[in-house]
Amino acid sequence: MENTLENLTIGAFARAAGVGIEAIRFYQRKGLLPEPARPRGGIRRYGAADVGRLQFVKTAQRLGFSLDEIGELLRLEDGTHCAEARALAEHKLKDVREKLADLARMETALSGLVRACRSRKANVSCPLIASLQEGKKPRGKDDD
Amino acid sequence: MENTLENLTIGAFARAAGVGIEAIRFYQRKGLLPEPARPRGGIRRYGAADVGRLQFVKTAQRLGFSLDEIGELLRLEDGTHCAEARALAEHKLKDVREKLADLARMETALSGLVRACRSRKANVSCPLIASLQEGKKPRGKDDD
DNA sequence: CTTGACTCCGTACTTGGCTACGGAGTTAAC
DNA sequence: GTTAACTCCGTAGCCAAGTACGGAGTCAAG
Ligand SMILES: [Zn+2]
Ligand SMILES: [Zn+2]
Ligand SMILES: [Zn+2]
Ligand SMILES: [Zn+2]
Repeated sequence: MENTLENLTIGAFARAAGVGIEAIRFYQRKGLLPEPARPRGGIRRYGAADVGRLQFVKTAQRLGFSLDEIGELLRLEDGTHCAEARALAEHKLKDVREKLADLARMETALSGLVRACRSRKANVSCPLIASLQEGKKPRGKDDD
Repeated sequence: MENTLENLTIGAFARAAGVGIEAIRFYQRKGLLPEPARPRGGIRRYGAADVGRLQFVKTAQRLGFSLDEIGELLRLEDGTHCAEARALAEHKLKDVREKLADLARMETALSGLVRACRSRKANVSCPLIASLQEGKKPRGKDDD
């Protein structure tokens, strides 16, 4: 049987989407992808609609949504729930900005340590290690 | 027996450092904290040196180092291995900057989607959902 | 000398997102 | 009509950084 875009086996489907077969089965168990009916005892086939849905999942994942959150997004797939979708995205955006701020603080602290270490002149002890020993606290917690 | 700063039980030690008792035992198993000898069959005691070492661990953790990496840092604790310590920190700094760039891309994409969604005028369908359905790809991989 | 808080220790469980395994059954090609 | 590749399915394992549990031992106070 040929593998047209409307008649994919799970392997071809996985390759088409750039994920592993096991990942697809995992998404099915999670309810993110439908489990297509199996014609006469045998093997499931996938079509362009499935590819689209999987792309939805992967794109949302790249934006930082968890699989559970993607499940929520998928329930809004008909596009008639603008407010709910936006609320999810705004919440996620807030999370992303918090992580961004945390990482920016780490970047500042780390680059400071590296600079200090690099410019150590006659110092006996590595200033990087020394400052870890002093145990100073960067700020920032997730209140989520 | 009183709990002075040189005679802490594990519970007082944990509270002093703001971590859980189980976390301390976990760090001991990982080799990040020494397991103090137990006087006459009984209970371990911790002192200021242990508090310092635990602060080292926690500070490094806030900077993004994993527990394994912190183990490496601790082996350089005498401060005489500047180059090694700096290499670790520079590598971590690179990781942090990569994550930062990833998150910045997510921030851009997400805030764009939210803005589009918010400014939807007579559109039938939510542009946020619609653009997930189209499945566009943000860039960025960890080559580490 | 009993009570109650604390400690010790090994083991198992958690979360998230998969990946691996193994023994079926099915399909396609030759 | 055999063979090779593929699929199905449940279950188990992986990673990090802990958390939870439970029975036994220890300690200090009353
Ligand atoms: Zn959140
Ligand atoms: Zn140094
Ligand atoms: Zn790295
Ligand atoms: Zn919308």
